[in-house]
Formats: sequence, structure tokens, C-alpha cells
Amino acid sequence: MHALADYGLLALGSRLRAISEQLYALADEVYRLRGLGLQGRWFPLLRLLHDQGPQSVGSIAAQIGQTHSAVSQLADRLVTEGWLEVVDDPADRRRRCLSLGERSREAIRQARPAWQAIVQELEQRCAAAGIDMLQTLSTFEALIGADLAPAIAARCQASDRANLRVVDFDAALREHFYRLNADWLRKYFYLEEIDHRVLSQPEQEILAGGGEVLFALLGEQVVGTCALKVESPGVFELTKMAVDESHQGLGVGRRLLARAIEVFRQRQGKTLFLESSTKLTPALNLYLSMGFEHQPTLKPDSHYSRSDVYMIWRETPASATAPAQA
Amino acid sequence: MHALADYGLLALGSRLRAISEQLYALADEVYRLRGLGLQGRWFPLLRLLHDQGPQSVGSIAAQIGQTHSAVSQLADRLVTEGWLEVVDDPADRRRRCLSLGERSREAIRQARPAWQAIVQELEQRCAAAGIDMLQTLSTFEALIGADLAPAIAARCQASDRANLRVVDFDAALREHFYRLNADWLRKYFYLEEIDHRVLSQPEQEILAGGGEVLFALLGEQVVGTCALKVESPGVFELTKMAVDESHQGLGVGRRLLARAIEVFRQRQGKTLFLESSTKLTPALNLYLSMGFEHQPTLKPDSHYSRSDVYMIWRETPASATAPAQA
DNA sequence: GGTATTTACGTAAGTACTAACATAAATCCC
DNA sequence: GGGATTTATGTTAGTACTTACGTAAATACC
Repeated sequence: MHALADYGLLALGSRLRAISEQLYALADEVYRLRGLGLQGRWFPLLRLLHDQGPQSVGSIAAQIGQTHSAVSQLADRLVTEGWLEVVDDPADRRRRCLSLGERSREAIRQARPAWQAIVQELEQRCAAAGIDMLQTLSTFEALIGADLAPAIAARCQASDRANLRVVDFDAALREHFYRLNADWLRKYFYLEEIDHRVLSQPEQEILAGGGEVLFALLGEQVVGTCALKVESPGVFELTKMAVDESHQGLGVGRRLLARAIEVFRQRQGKTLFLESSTKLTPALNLYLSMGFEHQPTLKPDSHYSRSDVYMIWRETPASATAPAQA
Repeated sequence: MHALADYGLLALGSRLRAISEQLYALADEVYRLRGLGLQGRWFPLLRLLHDQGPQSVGSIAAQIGQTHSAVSQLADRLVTEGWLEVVDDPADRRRRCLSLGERSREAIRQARPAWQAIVQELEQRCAAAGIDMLQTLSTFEALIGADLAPAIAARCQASDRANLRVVDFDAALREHFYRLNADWLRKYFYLEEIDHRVLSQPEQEILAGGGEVLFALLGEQVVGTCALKVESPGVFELTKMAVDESHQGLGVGRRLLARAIEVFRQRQGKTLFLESSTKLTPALNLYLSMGFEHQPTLKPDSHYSRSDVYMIWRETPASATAPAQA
């Protein structure tokens, strides 16, 4: 197993927080040396009130990028300590309008040379080191904007798709045949007696009769399964198709179905049918797209009380090539 | 008064924290989508244990840049949740040796594609935007290292020195004459009756007799004061020298003294003396460097019980030019 | 070899936030 | 103009840390 050392970007969160704390501590230290009672964390708030004039809690929160709760609590404290003043907005009695008090105006006057010193020193060092921290940060902030999570999810899916394998029955994976089916049955219907029997004894119930059980593997994880059961000579039932909830949308079902059809052909089956439910729209669409066709009547001797759909597979150009992508 | 909008570097702390939170949230979102129970904040710890093998709490804390308390508390939680395992170090029974449990090893296996997706997406976006976040950050971390606070303090001092002014008596500043003297007297000795009288009525006690009271101003802040009192015609006493604690080391005393000597000369004084205490070493050094000389005996008719030093000023090349720097 | 110091860690309390909920005032919508 | 919705804020509880402090084990020092 490879080392994780190269995933430096993933530790960025904690690194940034550490730097943030360091900078706050630096500012506090400078304030302390100068005998100012200010705190570094107040700067965005003070700057805003100084430059933009009195503001309501919500407006401040939006502009300094914190929640209104944070601003509300900070404001409480700064008001009781005499840094800020409150005037109720006559136009909107919900609003609490905050403005700098004389104490903070005075502190800002006194802090100005310190702020200049901090900024100048940092700018000089950045320039000497050849980095533009503010520019880089702004760019970074922009690029981790709204569509980052979807883009990453898409990448994950792409790599999952590439790593998805479908394998034939393996006794070591037997429990997953039960688990995956039981999970979704419990969610959409309930476990019938026949389900329990078939799922817990696939060797006897499926394989012994000349059927097959397939598993979809993502790495070492079993994310999907389905079975091909021989009902009578040459007549195969596609059944027990289940895909793990958190791996929907990867084309797992399609890959399983394609392999099932392949097996059906290899074993020279004549009829391939399935029973399902109109509640399972996405599954029905998959079956249709792979060559199954709705039958006008239900299967005469159905095992399942929940099924209200009966489909039979017919060789078509689409089903013959069985594409791997969704 | 100018706007503070340009002090972008001062708001860096809160910006970095905000980005940090965003990144954690991103990682948590990706983990959630994949059905992993991991949290983004655990990454540095997990990576360390994965790459370096079992570690003690303190060792982990040092390497991931957090306090041992933070690691201890996180470890408690991860152990109870079954992610980590503990083995007591036989060589040192104080140590708690943490290692990855099977649960986290499995989770790491499953998280790997997600990590790759995150890193690749971020790298691609950074490359497209032409920034090297990791490089910039490393550089920045290095340049806010140990000697930053002193360098900034030095800058502050330099700008303070440049902004320091010494002015003659102004009734509006009278209270500061009292405040500054009373502060240090209370700290090193105690207020004597004569102090209180002189300090509260400088006009009658000092100015009326032809003396002067000086103030050192930093911006609008009064940071030092001293008085030149006429004892008898042509005989001046340098007294009531006081500098605000948080503005020591700026050369305030030297500037005040230089101006006092200037005034003494302008008023064509013949003798300039002072009384002080051997306890006040820095002050005595200043007096010496400005041309005062120790007298072998104490002043015969001293007003002050605390004084055990008696000095008289003598014109010297050094005192004539009275340099402004420390 | 016993005492002082250091180290490793745990625990308690505090801070700076967030998320989730509650509430009153303003606004919208016919 | 009266009910539904939205907005602005406060409140509560929780999280992820920190600092400060306490304690046992290891180490250093005569």
C-alpha cells in the first residue's frame, strides 16, 4: 500500500487553520505590546464599521463571511466592553445597528501605526520570497467555489467506473449476496420467505440448477449483485439484482446485467425473463434499454407478491453490443 | 481619516480560517457521498499513522502541529469509535501508542480514490489558474516564523520615533502630567505630599516661577512628561520625568531631556540639577549620557525622602548636540 | 540511591465559532 | 387588510480546538 504523503492538499484545512491561529496570535502580541486592548479577530468587524459606517448584524455577517450568530455574540461582548455602540434602526425595529464607539475609534487611531508595520513587514517578506499571498488566496478562494464538490464527485465516479469489475460467484462473497438484496428489499418492500431462502443459500437455490450469481466489485468492496436462475431447461430468470445505495449512478446495474446476458448466451438459454415492480422506475428503464420488453400479462405462476411487472428479453442490436457506460 | 480597506493582510487570519472550514466541509461532503464515516479533520492524524506507523500522542501532536490535548481528545474519540487501537508502550508506561485499526485501514482503502479525485481536481484548477498553493503556503509559513513579531515591533518603534514630538505646557494636557507621574511613583515608591501638590497644580508650582512643563506626544497620545522648575534665580531643577510604561525604549526620556536642556539654555539658567534614586538605573544612565554628573554629597535641602542621588548638569560636547536617538 | 527536574499525558475550563431552533417584525399577496 | 411568508436577530447546544493545571513515570544530578 502506498504512502499518503503526497496528498498534501488534503491536509490544507488544518494547515490553514494553524496559520490563521498564528496570525491572530501575532496581531494580539503586537496589540499587547502597544498596550491596546484590541484583539486580532475583531479586525474585519472594526474595519467594516470604520470604512462603511454603522451596519446591522446581518449585513456585517454577510460582508465578513461569518454567521449572524458569530457577529451577534461578538457584538454583545464588544458593546458591554464599550467598544461598540448600538442604535436601533427606526425603520426596522428588528435591526440592531452597530457603530464604532469613541473607545474603538481611539484604539483604531493608536493601532494604525502597528497595522502599517504588520502589513509592511509582511509585504516586504512576501515580495522578497517572491509570493503574492493575497493574489494566490483570492484565486484559490475563487476556484474552490460552488462547483467543486460536483466536479470531484464526477472524478470519483469516473475512477469508480474504471475500477468496476463484475465477477462470477465466489463463496467468499456469499454474505454480500444476502446483504445487498436484504438492504434494498427492507427499504422498498419487505423480506419474503422465498427471499430469505434463496439469498442465504445461493449454491443450492441458484448455482445447483445451472444458474449463476454475479458480483460487482469496486476495489475490494462488493457494491452490487444479481442472479441468473434456471426456472426450467433453457428458461432463465434474472433476479436478485441489487446495488449498494451509495454506489448508484455508476452503471453497476448495467454492468451486471450485461454480464448476466453474456452468461445466458453462453449457457444457450432460450428465454430470459424477469419480474419487477412499477415502483422501480430506474430499474425498469435499465431493463428496457438492455432489450427486455414488457409483457401484457403478469407471469402466471409468480413467486413474488410484490411483482406487477413481467418482462422478457429479446435479442436486439442494442442488447447485443451491451455498452458498459450508463 | 483614511479607510482601512487596504490592510488586506490583517484580515488574513479570518480568511484563512474560512477557507479551512470550507475545505473541511468539502472533504466531509465527499466522504458522506461515498458512505465513509471519516471526517476531513482526521486526515493529518490518519496519514501520519498510516505512513509512519504507530505513534505516541505527543509525537503525533508535534508532527501534525497541534497540542497534545487536541490529539489526546481526538484519539479518545477515535478509539471509542473503533478507528484506532491502543497499545501501551512497554518501555515507557506513560505513553499511549496509537495505531490504525482495521476499520480505519479499510476506510483508508475506500477513501483513496476520493482523495485522488480531490487532489487531482484541486491540482488541475490551481494549474489552470496559474497558482501553486502548496508552494506559496510553505513559503508563507516560513516567513511568518519566529522572528516576525520582533521585526514588526522594530518597525513600530521606528515609526513611533519618527512621530514623537515634544511640546511645551498646554493646559489641555495638565491631567497627563499628574497621570504619568503618579503611575510610576505608585509603582516604584509612593506618592508624597509634595508630589501631589506639584502634580495637580503645575501652573502655580512650576510655570509661575518661570519653569516649564514638557509633554512627549505620540500622535495624539501623551506618552511622557517632565518639568523644569526654578528653585532660585538661575538654578533649575529637572524633575517629574515620567514615561508611559508601554512606550519605554522609544527614546522618549532622551527627547524630553534634550528639550528641557534647550529651555534651560534659552532661559539662561546657571545651574541645572536633579535628584533621583540609585534604584532607577536606566534613568541614571540617561542623565549621565546627557551631561549630568554625580555629586559626592546629597542635596542639602532635599524635598524628597526617596532621593539618594544628586546630579548637576555640565555643558559637554555630547550634551550640546543632544542627539535625538537612543 | 534518593531527590529534583523533566516528560508524557490526561482533565477541566474557556474560546470562537457553527448549526439549529425560536421569535418578533416586516413584507407579500391576494 | 388579514393571513402566509420572509427576514433579522437572539438563544441554545455542540464542536474543535486552546490554555492551564495536575499527576505519574522517566531521567538527571549530586
